[in-house]
Amino acid sequence: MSRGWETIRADVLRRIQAREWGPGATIPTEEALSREFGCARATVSRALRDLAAAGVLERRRKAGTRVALAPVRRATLDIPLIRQEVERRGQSYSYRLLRDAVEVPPLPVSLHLRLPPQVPLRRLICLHFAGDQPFIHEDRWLNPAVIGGLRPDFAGQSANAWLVANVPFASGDITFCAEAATAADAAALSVPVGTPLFVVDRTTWTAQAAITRVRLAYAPGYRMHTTL
Amino acid sequence: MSRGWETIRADVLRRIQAREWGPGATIPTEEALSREFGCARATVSRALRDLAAAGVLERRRKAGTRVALAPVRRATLDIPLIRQEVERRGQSYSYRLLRDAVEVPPLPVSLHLRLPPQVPLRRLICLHFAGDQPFIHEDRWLNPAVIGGLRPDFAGQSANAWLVANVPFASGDITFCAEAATAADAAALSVPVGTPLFVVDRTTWTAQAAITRVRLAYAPGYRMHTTL
DNA sequence: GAGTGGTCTAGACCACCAA
DNA sequence: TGGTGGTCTAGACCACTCC
Repeated sequence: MSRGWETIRADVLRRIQAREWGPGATIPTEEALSREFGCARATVSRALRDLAAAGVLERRRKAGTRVALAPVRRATLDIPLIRQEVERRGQSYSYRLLRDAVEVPPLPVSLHLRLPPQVPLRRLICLHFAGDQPFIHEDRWLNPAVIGGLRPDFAGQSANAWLVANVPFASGDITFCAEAATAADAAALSVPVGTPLFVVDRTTWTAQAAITRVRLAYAPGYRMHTTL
Repeated sequence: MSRGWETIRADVLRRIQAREWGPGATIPTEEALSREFGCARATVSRALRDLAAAGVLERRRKAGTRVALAPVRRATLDIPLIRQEVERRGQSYSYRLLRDAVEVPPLPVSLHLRLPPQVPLRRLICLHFAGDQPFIHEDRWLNPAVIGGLRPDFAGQSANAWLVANVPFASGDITFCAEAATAADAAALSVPVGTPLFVVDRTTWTAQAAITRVRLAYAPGYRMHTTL
């Protein structure tokens, strides 16, 4: 009846869903539950910690454990390398570098990277293919400081592949949105200007410095999927 | 020097990023690490479990713990109720039901819900407002079986709000994509037909039966954001 | 078969914070 | 300031799976 912390998690969740413990209600302490379930407190703690991580419970010392008022669903997104994403679909991956230059980025890019304006960055524009079809149009701003004296071959591998293998990042953010294809998107992806595209904007930093900001425009039909 | 499992996690991560343990390499066993760190094995286990959940490590009994070859980034998405999402922006939320009917859904909808074709479902179309601006155009197929004998007031509250409070779900999936505004989207959101819209498709099931499938078309400019 | 991670126990101390 | 969750320990048994 009490084999494993997952059983306890399931039972607590069942009581919450059965309104035995309503939204906002304080549930029994770990010690009380451990007595009820006939197990060690650590086992109850493990179960409740997991439910708290899932957003079902809110825990505070002294205040106790409460059923979350706002049931926020939490989904986890896997963000693989583009090569892996393509190959997982059974298609062959290839890559073409369209542009490699040093430019002063637009002000919003500098600000978001937390860099002073007018500081020139390396700009890499490239195209990822799934089979012979263009898959993603990538427009990247890269802080030359993170490359240092190295001379990565961005014609042979994507900047992202080189970065994950060589520059550990500490933090980052992502936004997802729908945008109309720009002229550059349209030319690269062979679609009419204005076509709705799924766009990902990703920015990453090391503990000290900005690394890169990249905009990925996916070819029409792309769907990002996950489970709840 | 060794206060807490988070310190151990940080140190292991540092060694991985420093290539002390390269991609694919097997790292020492929990027991060896616990001796090295001068702590209990459970403490090491906690740290390594966390890194495995983050996708940095891959763990298998007997085989040991390896540094992940494919560094998949894992991001967590919070999926709040629409009302909360609007109010968090400091805008007032309101809601209008546009259509409430019983119809036979298109075949793909039946299939995805794992229901037999031709089974009629309740169709609810509504509009969510942020302030006085249309925010989301919602098109929902709802399995009448989950409502049972209840008579929820879908004119006064959204179907999602009622479902979250009354029908615990067991599993679900979500897809995100960019779509051109349909005629219905365009009329509801006051945008031209063909405007790129961020679209979320969500389907949920109880342990036994399909609950609902919903398509949410966000007004232009919406950006879904998270941190890494 | 044997080595590894997964889990549980019984107890302990500590950090936090509402009362 | 006392109660609660957060963590750690030392040991144990088990489940899985590679060899």
